[in-house]
Amino acid sequence: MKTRHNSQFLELPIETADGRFVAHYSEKGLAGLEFPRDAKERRAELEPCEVPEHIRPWHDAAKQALLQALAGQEPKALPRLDMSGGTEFQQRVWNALRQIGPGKTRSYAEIAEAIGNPKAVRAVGGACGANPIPVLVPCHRVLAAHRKLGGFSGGLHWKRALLEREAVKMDD
DNA sequence: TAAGTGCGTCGTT
DNA sequence: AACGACGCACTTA
Repeated sequence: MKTRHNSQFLELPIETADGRFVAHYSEKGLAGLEFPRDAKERRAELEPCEVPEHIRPWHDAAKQALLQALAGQEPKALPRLDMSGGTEFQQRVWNALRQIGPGKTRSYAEIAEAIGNPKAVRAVGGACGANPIPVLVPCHRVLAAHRKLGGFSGGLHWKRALLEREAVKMDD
C-alpha cells in the first residue's frame, strides 16, 4: 500500500468485507470517502505508513463507523467531519441528511422543505450527488417520491444494498 | 397500471 | 446557457 496525498488530503484505505474504501483527511477531519474500486480501475495500491498523530483517532473512528454502517447499524461515533468543501447550499443539505436516522428515509422534496428551499427539489438531488462522505453521511436514505429508489452517484447497487441492510423497504 | 413526454424550478458549472 | 440522484400533470397503450 502506498500513501498518497495531494496538497490538501491524506488518503488512507479502510478494508471491509465489501472491499477497500479510501478515506481522505484534511487538517480538519474526514473530508471524503470513496467506494471500493474494482480491480480493473484500481489505482496504485496504498502502502502502510505512519498515520500522523492527529489523524489516527479520526481514522480509527472512521474505520469503526464504516464497518458498523455497512452492517446496517448506526455508528456509535463518527470521526470529526470536514464538510467545508461544499457550497453553503450543499452544506445545508448534507446537514439535513445527517438528521435522518438509520432505517428511515426522506424524499428529495422533504429535504428541500427541511432546509427551507421547498422548490429546490432538483438541486437537492445535485447536492446529494456531491456528498463527499457517502455511507457515513447517509445520502442513500433519500428516495424519490412514492418511495421510489431514485439515483445514486456511487452506483445504484450500493444504494439498494445499504437500504436493505437497514431493513428499509422501497418501491422499485 | 405502466411507461413515456413536457415543463416548472433552482443550484452548479 | 445547459444540465441534473426531482415532482407533477397528462397522454398512451
